[in-house]
Order: sequence, then structure tokens, then C-alpha cells
Amino acid sequence: MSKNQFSDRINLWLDHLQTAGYRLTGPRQAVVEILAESQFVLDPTQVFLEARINYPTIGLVTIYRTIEKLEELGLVLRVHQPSGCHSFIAAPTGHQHLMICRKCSRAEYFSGDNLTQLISQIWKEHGFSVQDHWLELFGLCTICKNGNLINKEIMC
Amino acid sequence: MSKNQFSDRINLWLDHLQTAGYRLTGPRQAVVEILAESQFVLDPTQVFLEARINYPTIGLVTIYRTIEKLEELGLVLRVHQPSGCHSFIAAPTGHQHLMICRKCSRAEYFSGDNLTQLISQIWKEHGFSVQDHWLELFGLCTICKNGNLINKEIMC
DNA sequence: GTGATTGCAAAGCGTTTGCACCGTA
DNA sequence: TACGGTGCAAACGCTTTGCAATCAC
Repeated sequence: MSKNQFSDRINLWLDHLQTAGYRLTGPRQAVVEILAESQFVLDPTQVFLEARINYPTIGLVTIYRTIEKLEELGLVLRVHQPSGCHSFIAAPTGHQHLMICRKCSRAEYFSGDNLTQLISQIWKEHGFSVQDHWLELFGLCTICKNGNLINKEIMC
Repeated sequence: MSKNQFSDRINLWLDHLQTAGYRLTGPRQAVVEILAESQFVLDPTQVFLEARINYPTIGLVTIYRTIEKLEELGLVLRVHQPSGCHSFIAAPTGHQHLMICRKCSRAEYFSGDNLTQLISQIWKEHGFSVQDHWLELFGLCTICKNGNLINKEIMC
């Protein structure tokens, strides 16, 4: 994804917020910039620390309140991991699932999962009607797999 | 799953605890009985309330400590749901995934997911090496789908 | 008898709420 | 100017820890 696409996402999110009746403020823009551009899943404290670089007076409470609004607008997603469920990432466009790097927390979306056969089989065997599914992959991203020491700290 | 199989699971878990060097106590047995027999995902407070029926002096802290040991022995699994990640269920035998009823929290395991093709495709397209995956289905169980009012309160 | 286990109370942690001040529209 | 947004401090709920009494081995 190019730098321009990330910038587009920032503007898209700011538009969404404004359309929903929310005001455009410095602290809000700082949070949007972090989450819209991040290739890694981030928890509120990580967003807070990043946001303070551009907006030093921002408080952690504002991070929570902004994430809440972005989540409500479907722009941001809570990410569930074995290590915990306190992190967030930009929501996908369309039907996609996450793969997350165990080492650096980099997150990428993929598509192409086809569970229709499985779901109809489950219907027949268990009588369970499936409405929704969660699929998440864990492993190593290209960079970490090749032994590079690139991680969140160095990248951000 | 028959009643006998559940009773077997209780004894199996108690054996595992003892083999691991843990002592067999009343409070521990009470927790094991609840979690080994439950068809529903249960959070620590729910286990606590259930366990007090058989063991009225048990404390919530003991629930947490026993769940911790059962998890460590691979007998119990934390369940992640849109509503939160504080619930637990007996771990599956072999490669299986959970389907969870949105209405009553009943959980059933299924097998037969085949993601090998998807994972090799992801390797080719993203260079991401997948080590593990999470798959969870959400919907309605046979009982809730048919409009019955059976739920946790009535069942347990 | 000895050391693990228990329940209570207190501490810890992430998150939310109350409130007066501030800044956008 | 009006009212939504902000940051601080305090409250909150779930979970963990410290400790003396208790209980399994």
C-alpha cells in the first residue's frame, strides 16, 4: 500500500467523523493519523505514545474516546490475539481476514477464504446455523521471517 | 456427548492435576466439575456461582487460580467473542474449532476445516508464513434456532 | 508435620466517568 | 456564542497478590 493510499485513508476517516456530526480537532486528527497509517496492531497506550509526538498535550482518555468513535463508524477493528484483545487496526474493505506477525505485530489482510462448504456441512451435522465467522492467521511476516530485527519500535 | 463421557472428563482432569503435582481439594474438584461438564462458555464469575452450589465456601480467587492451572495443562481454553474474552470452555481433542450460539452461549466443536490451500496461497502472495490459525463460528444452536427459550439459566 | 492451598483484603491494571475549562463550528 | 471536546482526577470492574489459617499428602 502506497503512502498516498494511507493519506487518503486519513482524509476518508476525517470526513466520516465530520459527516457523523463529530468536530475535527487536533487530538482527533492525531489519533486518526496513527491508526490509519499503522501497519501494526496498536493498543490504546501505544497510540497514546505515538500521538504525543505530534500532539504532546493529548491525554490517554481522548485516545479511548476517539477509538470508540472510529470503531462505531466501522473504521477501526478490535484485534483478538493469544496475548490479549486490547489492540486495534484499520478495518478491512470487504470480506477479509487478518494475519498477524507473532514477532512484530504487523497485520495484513487477506481474502479468499471459502467456508461455504464447511458451513453447510456443519448445518447438516450439527444443526447449527452459522451467521458469522472469525478467521485469523498467526505466523511470521516477510520481514521477521528473514531474520531482520525490524520491529514496532524501529519502524514507527 | 453422554453423561458418562462428561464424568470421564472430570476424572481425567483430576488425574492430570494430580500427575502435575497439584493436590486434590474440594474447591478444585468443584471447579473441575463445572467446567468439564458445561456445554456453555462460562466466565469466572459464572463458574464461581455454579461452584458455590456444591461448595458454598469457595472464593472467586480459587476459581481464577484453578482455571489458570487447567489452562496451563491444556484442559481448558479461553474463548474469544465479540462480547468479550473472559469465558472458558473445555479444550477440544485434536484439531477442532468452536461454534458458539449468540443467544445461549452454547459451544460445540467441529472439525473439517481445510485451510492448507489458503495458507499456501497466502505464502505465495504475501510471503507470510502461517504457523497457527483461529477459526470461530457464531450463529444459533439447534435449540435456540427453533425458538425455544432454553438458556444458561434454565439449563444449568 | 510440612508445605501446598485456601479465602479474605488490598493492590493492580486497563478502562470509564464527572467535571471545569477550552476550542470548533 | 453555544455546545461538543478535552484533560485531569477519581471511580470502576476484573484480575492478581500478600498473608495467615487450613488442609492434603
